[in-house]
Amino acid sequence: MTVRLVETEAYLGPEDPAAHSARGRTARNEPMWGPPGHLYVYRIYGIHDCVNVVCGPGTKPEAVLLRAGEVTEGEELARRRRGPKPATARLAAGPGNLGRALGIGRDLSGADLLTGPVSLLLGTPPPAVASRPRIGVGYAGAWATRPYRFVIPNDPHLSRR
DNA sequence: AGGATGATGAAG
DNA sequence: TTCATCATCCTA
Repeated sequence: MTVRLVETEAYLGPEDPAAHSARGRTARNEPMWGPPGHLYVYRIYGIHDCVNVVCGPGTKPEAVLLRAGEVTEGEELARRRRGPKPATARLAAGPGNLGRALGIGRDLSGADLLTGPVSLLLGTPPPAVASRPRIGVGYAGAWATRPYRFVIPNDPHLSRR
């Protein structure tokens, strides 16, 4: 199953109050302190599993949250996991939905993107990328309005319509 | 506008 | 051991 990403958010590390790594190193966020190119998956609101890619440089605990995408392959499988209700374009619209559609749960937190069951592919660059404030981080003070959310403008697969 | 639903981290 | 807090989604 493949998703083409259309929306991501950057979480910059301990100095970023919205990043999980800002509250110190714990068993949950342990993968953030590891090498780049690994998954960090956590559960939010008791329901949704959110998928992050751990980034560099080095072992600085930064990560990128995968927020939305278009299912480009394996729609049958995605729909089996998401159920019959959502419109096709909404199968992976939103972090919880994307994790669910891809079948990525916390069991894959820490998995290596090079050798594990999940891979990150590089495609042709999008025609345009815009940046906006991140979603759901209003508590983060001045950092809440920084434009660390990256979207392909007007893409129908974004997390909100 | 609000409820679902449970792990996490900090406090007692 | 309890408690507040969530990087959300859906129905209404």
